[in-house]
Amino acid sequence: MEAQSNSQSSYGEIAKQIWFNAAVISKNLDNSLGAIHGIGLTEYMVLLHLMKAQNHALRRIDIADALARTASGVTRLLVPMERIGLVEKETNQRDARVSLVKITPAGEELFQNATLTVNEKSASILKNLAPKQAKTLLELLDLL
Amino acid sequence: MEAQSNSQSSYGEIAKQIWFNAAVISKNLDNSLGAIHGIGLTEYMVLLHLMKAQNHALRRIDIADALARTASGVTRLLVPMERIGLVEKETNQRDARVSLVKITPAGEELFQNATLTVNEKSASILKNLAPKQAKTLLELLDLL
DNA sequence: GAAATATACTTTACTACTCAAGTATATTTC
DNA sequence: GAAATATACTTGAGTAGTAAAGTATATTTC
Repeated sequence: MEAQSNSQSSYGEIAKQIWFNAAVISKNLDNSLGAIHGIGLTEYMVLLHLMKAQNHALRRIDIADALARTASGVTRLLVPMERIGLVEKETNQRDARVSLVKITPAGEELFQNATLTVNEKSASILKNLAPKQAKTLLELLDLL
Repeated sequence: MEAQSNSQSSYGEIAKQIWFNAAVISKNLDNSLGAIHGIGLTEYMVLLHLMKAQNHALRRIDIADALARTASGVTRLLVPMERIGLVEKETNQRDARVSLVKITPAGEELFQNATLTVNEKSASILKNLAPKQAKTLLELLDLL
Protein backbone atom coordinates (compact mmCIF):
# COMPACT_ATOMS: atom_id res chain seq x y z
CA MET A 1 0.00 0.00 0.00
CA GLU A 2 2.78 2.34 0.99
CA ALA A 3 4.91 1.05 -1.87
CA GLN A 4 2.06 1.52 -4.33
CA SER A 5 1.57 5.08 -3.23
CA ASN A 6 5.30 5.82 -3.40
CA SER A 7 5.67 4.35 -6.82
CA GLN A 8 2.70 6.32 -8.09
CA SER A 9 4.07 9.56 -6.72
CA SER A 10 7.37 8.95 -8.49
CA TYR A 11 5.43 8.93 -11.78
CA GLY A 12 4.02 12.31 -10.76
CA GLU A 13 7.55 13.57 -10.17
CA ILE A 14 8.54 12.40 -13.65
CA ALA A 15 5.63 14.26 -15.21
CA LYS A 16 6.59 17.44 -13.35
CA GLN A 17 10.25 17.15 -14.34
CA ILE A 18 9.43 16.56 -17.99
CA TRP A 19 7.09 19.56 -17.90
CA PHE A 20 9.75 21.84 -16.45
CA ASN A 21 12.67 20.56 -18.53
CA ALA A 22 10.60 20.86 -21.70
CA ALA A 23 9.87 24.50 -20.91
CA VAL A 24 13.57 25.28 -20.44
CA ILE A 25 14.71 23.31 -23.49
CA SER A 26 11.94 24.65 -25.74
CA LYS A 27 12.67 28.27 -24.89
CA ASN A 28 16.37 27.74 -25.52
CA LEU A 29 15.93 26.01 -28.87
CA ASP A 30 13.15 28.38 -29.91
CA ASN A 31 15.36 31.41 -29.27
CA SER A 32 18.34 29.92 -31.11
CA LEU A 33 16.29 28.77 -34.09
CA GLY A 34 14.55 32.14 -34.24
CA ALA A 35 17.76 34.17 -34.06
CA ILE A 36 19.73 32.04 -36.54
CA HIS A 37 17.13 30.64 -38.94
CA GLY A 38 14.00 32.74 -38.44
CA ILE A 39 11.74 29.83 -37.46
CA GLY A 40 10.36 28.54 -34.16
CA LEU A 41 10.78 25.10 -32.62
CA THR A 42 7.27 24.06 -33.64
CA GLU A 43 8.00 25.01 -37.24
CA TYR A 44 11.24 23.02 -37.08
CA MET A 45 9.23 20.01 -35.89
CA VAL A 46 6.91 20.35 -38.89
CA LEU A 47 9.90 20.27 -41.24
CA LEU A 48 11.36 17.29 -39.35
CA HIS A 49 8.22 15.21 -39.75
CA LEU A 50 7.84 16.18 -43.41
CA MET A 51 11.44 15.05 -44.04
CA LYS A 52 10.76 11.70 -42.37
CA ALA A 53 7.54 11.17 -44.33
CA GLN A 54 7.18 9.21 -47.56
CA ASN A 55 7.40 11.61 -50.51
CA HIS A 56 8.19 14.39 -48.00
CA ALA A 57 4.47 15.15 -47.72
CA LEU A 58 1.82 14.75 -45.00
CA ARG A 59 -1.82 15.50 -44.38
CA ARG A 60 -2.43 18.38 -41.99
CA ILE A 61 -4.00 16.04 -39.48
CA ASP A 62 -0.93 13.80 -39.47
CA ILE A 63 1.20 16.83 -38.69
CA ALA A 64 -1.17 17.68 -35.84
CA ASP A 65 -0.73 14.16 -34.41
CA ALA A 66 3.04 14.21 -34.79
CA LEU A 67 3.22 17.54 -32.95
CA ALA A 68 0.55 16.87 -30.31
CA ARG A 69 -1.35 19.89 -31.61
CA THR A 70 -4.86 20.38 -32.98
CA ALA A 71 -5.78 20.55 -36.66
CA SER A 72 -6.73 24.15 -36.02
CA GLY A 73 -3.30 24.96 -34.65
CA VAL A 74 -1.67 23.36 -37.69
CA THR A 75 -3.77 25.44 -40.07
CA ARG A 76 -2.51 28.62 -38.41
CA LEU A 77 1.06 27.37 -38.13
CA LEU A 78 1.34 26.56 -41.83
CA VAL A 79 0.14 29.94 -43.13
CA PRO A 80 3.44 31.79 -42.57
CA MET A 81 5.49 28.68 -43.47
CA GLU A 82 3.76 28.58 -46.84
CA ARG A 83 4.11 32.34 -47.30
CA ILE A 84 7.89 32.21 -46.84
CA GLY A 85 8.12 29.16 -49.11
CA LEU A 86 9.16 26.41 -46.69
CA VAL A 87 6.18 24.22 -47.57
CA GLU A 88 3.57 24.10 -50.32
CA LYS A 89 0.05 22.75 -50.73
CA GLU A 90 -0.73 19.67 -52.79
CA THR A 91 -4.17 18.32 -53.46
CA ASN A 92 -5.00 14.67 -52.92
CA GLN A 93 -6.58 13.12 -56.02
CA ARG A 94 -8.46 10.44 -54.09
CA ASP A 95 -9.84 12.62 -51.31
CA ALA A 96 -10.81 16.23 -51.92
CA ARG A 97 -11.05 16.95 -48.19
CA VAL A 98 -7.33 16.47 -47.80
CA SER A 99 -4.81 19.26 -48.25
CA LEU A 100 -1.36 17.71 -48.37
CA VAL A 101 1.63 19.66 -47.11
CA LYS A 102 4.92 19.16 -48.94
CA ILE A 103 8.33 20.49 -47.99
CA THR A 104 10.02 22.65 -50.67
CA PRO A 105 13.74 22.56 -51.61
CA ALA A 106 14.13 25.82 -49.63
CA GLY A 107 12.45 24.12 -46.69
CA GLU A 108 14.78 21.13 -46.94
CA GLU A 109 17.85 23.35 -46.98
CA LEU A 110 16.66 25.33 -43.97
CA PHE A 111 15.91 22.08 -42.19
CA GLN A 112 19.44 20.74 -42.73
CA ASN A 113 20.98 23.90 -41.32
CA ALA A 114 18.52 24.18 -38.46
CA THR A 115 19.23 20.57 -37.48
CA LEU A 116 22.87 21.47 -36.86
CA THR A 117 21.71 24.27 -34.55
CA VAL A 118 19.25 21.99 -32.74
CA ASN A 119 21.87 19.30 -32.19
CA GLU A 120 24.61 21.67 -31.03
CA LYS A 121 22.33 23.65 -28.77
CA SER A 122 20.77 20.47 -27.33
CA ALA A 123 24.20 19.06 -26.56
CA SER A 124 25.09 22.28 -24.75
CA ILE A 125 21.83 22.29 -22.75
CA LEU A 126 22.21 18.59 -21.87
CA LYS A 127 25.94 18.81 -21.11
CA ASN A 128 25.47 17.30 -17.64
CA LEU A 129 24.57 14.04 -19.30
CA ALA A 130 27.31 11.60 -20.25
CA PRO A 131 26.85 9.97 -23.69
CA LYS A 132 25.89 6.67 -22.07
CA GLN A 133 23.33 8.38 -19.84
CA ALA A 134 22.00 10.23 -22.89
CA LYS A 135 21.48 6.90 -24.63
CA THR A 136 19.61 5.47 -21.63
CA LEU A 137 17.47 8.59 -21.29
CA LEU A 138 16.51 8.49 -24.96
CA GLU A 139 15.52 4.83 -24.70
CA LEU A 140 13.34 5.53 -21.68
CA LEU A 141 11.71 8.55 -23.31
CA ASP A 142 10.96 6.47 -26.41
CA LEU A 143 9.10 3.98 -24.19
CA LEU A 144 6.49 6.57 -23.19
CA MET B 1 34.49 13.00 -35.79
CA GLU B 2 31.74 10.63 -36.74
CA ALA B 3 31.26 9.66 -33.12
CA GLN B 4 31.11 13.30 -32.04
CA SER B 5 28.46 14.06 -34.62
CA ASN B 6 26.42 10.98 -33.66
CA SER B 7 26.56 11.74 -29.99
CA GLN B 8 25.50 15.32 -30.60
CA SER B 9 22.56 14.26 -32.71
CA SER B 10 21.38 11.94 -29.94
CA TYR B 11 21.13 15.00 -27.66
CA GLY B 12 18.94 16.58 -30.32
CA GLU B 13 16.73 13.49 -30.29
CA ILE B 14 16.39 13.78 -26.52
CA ALA B 15 15.32 17.42 -26.79
CA LYS B 16 12.71 16.51 -29.41
CA GLN B 17 11.36 13.60 -27.34
CA ILE B 18 11.11 15.69 -24.20
CA TRP B 19 9.31 18.40 -26.18
CA PHE B 20 6.76 15.94 -27.58
CA ASN B 21 6.24 13.93 -24.39
CA ALA B 22 5.80 17.12 -22.39
CA ALA B 23 3.06 18.25 -24.78
CA VAL B 24 1.18 14.95 -24.41
CA ILE B 25 1.62 14.75 -20.64
CA SER B 26 0.76 18.43 -20.07
CA LYS B 27 -2.43 18.25 -22.08
CA ASN B 28 -3.49 15.11 -20.23
CA LEU B 29 -2.81 16.49 -16.77
CA ASP B 30 -4.21 19.89 -17.67
CA ASN B 31 -7.50 18.36 -18.81
CA SER B 32 -7.81 16.13 -15.74
CA LEU B 33 -6.95 18.90 -13.30
CA GLY B 34 -9.35 21.25 -15.06
CA ALA B 35 -12.23 18.77 -15.10
CA ILE B 36 -11.81 17.56 -11.51
CA HIS B 37 -10.34 20.51 -9.62
CA GLY B 38 -10.92 23.55 -11.82
CA ILE B 39 -7.25 24.52 -12.15
CA GLY B 40 -4.65 24.13 -14.88
CA LEU B 41 -1.29 22.37 -14.68
CA THR B 42 0.59 25.67 -14.39
CA GLU B 43 -1.59 26.69 -11.45
CA TYR B 44 -0.94 23.31 -9.83
CA MET B 45 2.80 23.93 -10.21
CA VAL B 46 2.43 27.28 -8.43
CA LEU B 47 0.75 25.56 -5.49
CA LEU B 48 3.41 22.83 -5.49
CA HIS B 49 6.26 25.31 -5.20
CA LEU B 50 4.44 27.34 -2.55
CA MET B 51 3.95 24.16 -0.49
CA LYS B 52 7.65 23.32 -0.77
CA ALA B 53 8.69 26.85 0.23
CA GLN B 54 9.58 28.03 3.73
CA ASN B 55 6.50 29.56 5.36
CA HIS B 56 4.53 28.49 2.25
CA ALA B 57 5.25 31.84 0.62
CA LEU B 58 7.39 32.99 -2.33
CA ARG B 59 8.20 36.16 -4.23
CA ARG B 60 6.60 36.36 -7.64
CA ILE B 61 9.99 36.25 -9.31
CA ASP B 62 10.87 33.02 -7.53
CA ILE B 63 7.66 31.49 -8.82
CA ALA B 64 8.60 32.63 -12.31
CA ASP B 65 11.99 30.88 -11.99
CA ALA B 66 10.48 27.70 -10.60
CA LEU B 67 8.02 27.55 -13.50
CA ALA B 68 10.36 28.70 -16.29
CA ARG B 69 7.98 31.59 -16.95
CA THR B 70 8.39 35.37 -16.98
CA ALA B 71 7.49 37.70 -14.12
CA SER B 72 4.82 39.10 -16.39
CA GLY B 73 3.27 35.70 -16.94
CA VAL B 74 3.22 35.09 -13.18
CA THR B 75 1.40 38.38 -12.53
CA ARG B 76 -1.33 37.35 -14.94
CA LEU B 77 -1.44 33.76 -13.67
CA LEU B 78 -1.94 34.80 -10.05
CA VAL B 79 -4.87 37.15 -10.65
CA PRO B 80 -7.53 34.40 -10.95
CA MET B 81 -5.81 32.26 -8.29
CA GLU B 82 -6.10 35.13 -5.84
CA ARG B 83 -9.67 35.84 -6.89
CA ILE B 84 -10.77 32.27 -6.14
CA GLY B 85 -8.85 32.30 -2.85
CA LEU B 86 -6.06 29.78 -3.51
CA VAL B 87 -3.31 32.28 -2.71
CA GLU B 88 -3.11 35.70 -1.05
CA LYS B 89 -0.77 38.68 -1.16
CA GLU B 90 1.61 39.51 1.67
CA THR B 91 3.86 42.52 1.81
CA ASN B 92 7.54 42.22 2.60
CA GLN B 93 8.55 44.52 5.48
CA ARG B 94 12.15 44.81 4.36
CA ASP B 95 11.58 45.40 0.66
CA ALA B 96 8.54 47.32 -0.55
CA ARG B 97 9.09 46.21 -4.14
CA VAL B 98 8.30 42.64 -3.25
CA SER B 99 4.80 41.21 -3.26
CA LEU B 100 4.91 37.85 -1.53
CA VAL B 101 2.49 35.12 -2.57
CA LYS B 102 1.19 32.83 0.17
CA ILE B 103 -0.93 29.72 -0.22
CA THR B 104 -4.24 29.78 1.71
CA PRO B 105 -5.78 26.84 3.64
CA ALA B 106 -8.20 26.42 0.72
CA GLY B 107 -5.21 26.34 -1.64
CA GLU B 108 -3.49 23.71 0.50
CA GLU B 109 -6.57 21.50 0.51
CA LEU B 110 -7.00 21.79 -3.24
CA PHE B 111 -3.30 21.01 -3.68
CA GLN B 112 -3.55 17.80 -1.63
CA ASN B 113 -6.49 16.56 -3.69
CA ALA B 114 -4.99 17.66 -6.99
CA THR B 115 -1.76 15.83 -6.14
CA LEU B 116 -3.67 12.55 -6.00
CA THR B 117 -5.04 13.25 -9.47
CA VAL B 118 -1.61 14.21 -10.81
CA ASN B 119 0.00 11.06 -9.43
CA GLU B 120 -2.72 8.70 -10.60
CA LYS B 121 -2.98 10.24 -14.04
CA SER B 122 0.81 10.33 -14.42
CA ALA B 123 1.06 6.66 -13.51
CA SER B 124 -1.56 5.85 -16.12
CA ILE B 125 0.20 7.92 -18.81
CA LEU B 126 3.58 6.41 -17.94
CA LYS B 127 2.28 2.85 -17.58
CA ASN B 128 4.82 1.49 -20.09
CA LEU B 129 7.54 2.27 -17.58
CA ALA B 130 8.43 -0.32 -14.95
CA PRO B 131 9.01 1.14 -11.45
CA LYS B 132 12.75 0.60 -11.77
CA GLN B 133 12.82 2.32 -15.15
CA ALA B 134 10.77 5.17 -13.68
CA LYS B 135 13.36 5.60 -10.97
CA THR B 136 16.18 5.72 -13.52
CA LEU B 137 14.29 8.17 -15.72
CA LEU B 138 13.64 10.50 -12.81
CA GLU B 139 17.31 10.45 -11.82
CA LEU B 140 18.38 11.29 -15.35
CA LEU B 141 15.80 14.09 -15.67
CA ASP B 142 16.98 15.56 -12.37
CA LEU B 143 20.51 15.75 -13.81
CA LEU B 144 19.45 18.23 -16.50
C1' DG C 1 -29.07 5.43 -53.58
C1' DA C 2 -30.79 8.62 -49.69
C1' DA C 3 -29.96 9.56 -44.97
C1' DA C 4 -26.90 9.33 -41.23
C1' DT C 5 -22.44 9.53 -39.71
C1' DA C 6 -17.53 10.35 -39.98
C1' DT C 7 -13.41 12.82 -41.52
C1' DA C 8 -10.36 16.85 -43.07
C1' DC C 9 -9.94 21.21 -42.69
C1' DT C 10 -11.00 26.39 -41.48
C1' DT C 11 -12.88 30.15 -38.80
C1' DT C 12 -14.38 32.69 -34.61
C1' DA C 13 -13.74 33.79 -30.10
C1' DC C 14 -10.97 32.95 -26.47
C1' DT C 15 -6.72 31.75 -23.09
C1' DA C 16 -1.98 31.69 -21.83
C1' DC C 17 1.54 33.27 -22.43
C1' DT C 18 5.79 36.76 -24.29
C1' DC C 19 8.56 41.10 -24.90
C1' DA C 20 9.25 45.85 -24.16
C1' DA C 21 8.23 49.78 -21.71
C1' DG C 22 6.77 51.87 -17.41
C1' DT C 23 6.53 52.52 -12.14
C1' DA C 24 8.33 52.05 -7.63
C1' DT C 25 11.76 50.96 -4.53
C1' DA C 26 16.67 49.45 -3.29
C1' DT C 27 21.58 49.41 -3.80
C1' DT C 28 25.92 51.05 -5.41
C1' DT C 29 29.20 54.47 -6.54
C1' DC C 30 31.47 58.66 -6.23
C1' DG D 1 23.90 61.94 0.04
C1' DA D 2 22.83 62.62 -5.12
C1' DA D 3 23.12 60.22 -9.35
C1' DA D 4 23.39 55.96 -11.65
C1' DT D 5 22.14 51.41 -11.78
C1' DA D 6 19.66 47.29 -10.49
C1' DT D 7 15.58 44.74 -8.95
C1' DA D 8 10.45 43.54 -8.36
C1' DC D 9 6.56 44.00 -10.31
C1' DT D 10 2.69 45.60 -13.76
C1' DT D 11 0.79 47.04 -18.16
C1' DG D 12 0.03 47.32 -23.34
C1' DA D 13 0.50 45.14 -27.55
C1' DG D 14 1.23 41.06 -29.84
C1' DT D 15 1.93 35.65 -30.77
C1' DA D 16 0.79 30.75 -30.45
C1' DG D 17 -2.03 28.07 -29.39
C1' DT D 18 -7.23 25.96 -27.99
C1' DA D 19 -12.28 24.54 -28.21
C1' DA D 20 -16.41 24.68 -30.58
C1' DA D 21 -18.91 25.52 -34.56
C1' DG D 22 -19.05 25.60 -39.56
C1' DT D 23 -18.03 23.83 -44.48
C1' DA D 24 -17.01 20.32 -47.68
C1' DT D 25 -16.35 15.77 -48.92
C1' DA D 26 -16.35 10.58 -47.98
C1' DT D 27 -18.16 6.38 -46.05
C1' DT D 28 -21.58 3.49 -44.02
C1' DT D 29 -26.07 1.76 -43.39
C1' DC D 30 -30.51 0.46 -44.58
